[in-house]
Amino acid sequence: MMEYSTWVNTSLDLNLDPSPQIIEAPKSEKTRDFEGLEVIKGTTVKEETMELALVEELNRMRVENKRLTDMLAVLCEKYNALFHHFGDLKCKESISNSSKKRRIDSEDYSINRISPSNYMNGESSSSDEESSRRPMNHHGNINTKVSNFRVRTDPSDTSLVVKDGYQWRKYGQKVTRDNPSPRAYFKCSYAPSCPVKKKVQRSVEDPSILVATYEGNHNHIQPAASSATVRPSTSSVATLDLVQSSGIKGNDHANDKSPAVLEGIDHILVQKMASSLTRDPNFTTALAVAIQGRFLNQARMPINE
DNA sequence: CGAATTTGACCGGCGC
DNA sequence: GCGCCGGTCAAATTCG
Repeated sequence: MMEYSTWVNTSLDLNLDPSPQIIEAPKSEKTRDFEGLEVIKGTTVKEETMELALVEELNRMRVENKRLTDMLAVLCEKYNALFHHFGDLKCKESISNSSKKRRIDSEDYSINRISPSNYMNGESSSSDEESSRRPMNHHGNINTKVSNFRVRTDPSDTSLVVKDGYQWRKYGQKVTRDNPSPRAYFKCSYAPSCPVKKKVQRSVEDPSILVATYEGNHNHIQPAASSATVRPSTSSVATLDLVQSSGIKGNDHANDKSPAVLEGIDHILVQKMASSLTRDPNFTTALAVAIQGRFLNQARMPINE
């Protein structure tokens, strides 16, 4: 996977500091001066000079803005191309590897979406291959989206709680055949209006990793983060570690930073950072000060549109 | 006392 | 048809 930084210079120089530039007043200005008005004339020339400098600065920023917009468009284009290419490769791989497995197994992590983002935002971003793996729900529909993500926790912790911003009600626990650690079954606490379910089980290969499998899309907004976990006093907090997919059943994708994986990482990062930052009063204060500073700066600049 | 969790029983799909 | 297995239900239990 190509590093973004190798083909896009992300060091933005927006030149937002409107430090005054020293520009010599045009000589012709003096020819229009009236005698005996030196102070007033001086002020007028200074204002016009300032205005010219600001217009020039504005034009420069417009050009810079356009350049960055174009760069972003190219970036998105290349990202989409890679994403589709990855989807095609996965599709071909799944066809060639199609086994005689009797039914879709939700623990087949060959498409290891490590992010719950796709069900969190309710948007479908799945590939055709992923949808082909989608198990039928109890109504026989295949609209249920399945996605996985992994978190690193203390191996001695048996609570099987994964903090993801939603409230869950545990309705069952089973020991499965292929894994000595039990699998916990959760329903969204908004059920039955919200059909989302999740299964949480420790990885066979790495007991420090919890694997959460989500089915369905939430049809409601994410509850407040402070109440994200039922019974916080008895549950341990799973720390999001952005563990790379290592392939539970022999597929080694440890270094496979596919677009889908990157997308998942982005979503997790953004959501985690946003929620933690917005809850931090220091951040709120700092943000307010920064915005205030920008407003004050802009108030000193003439509006030139 | 209400809400959440636990856990054994039950159900349905699938392979033999 | 039988047994295995994963998933779900619901009564009992636990917790705040």
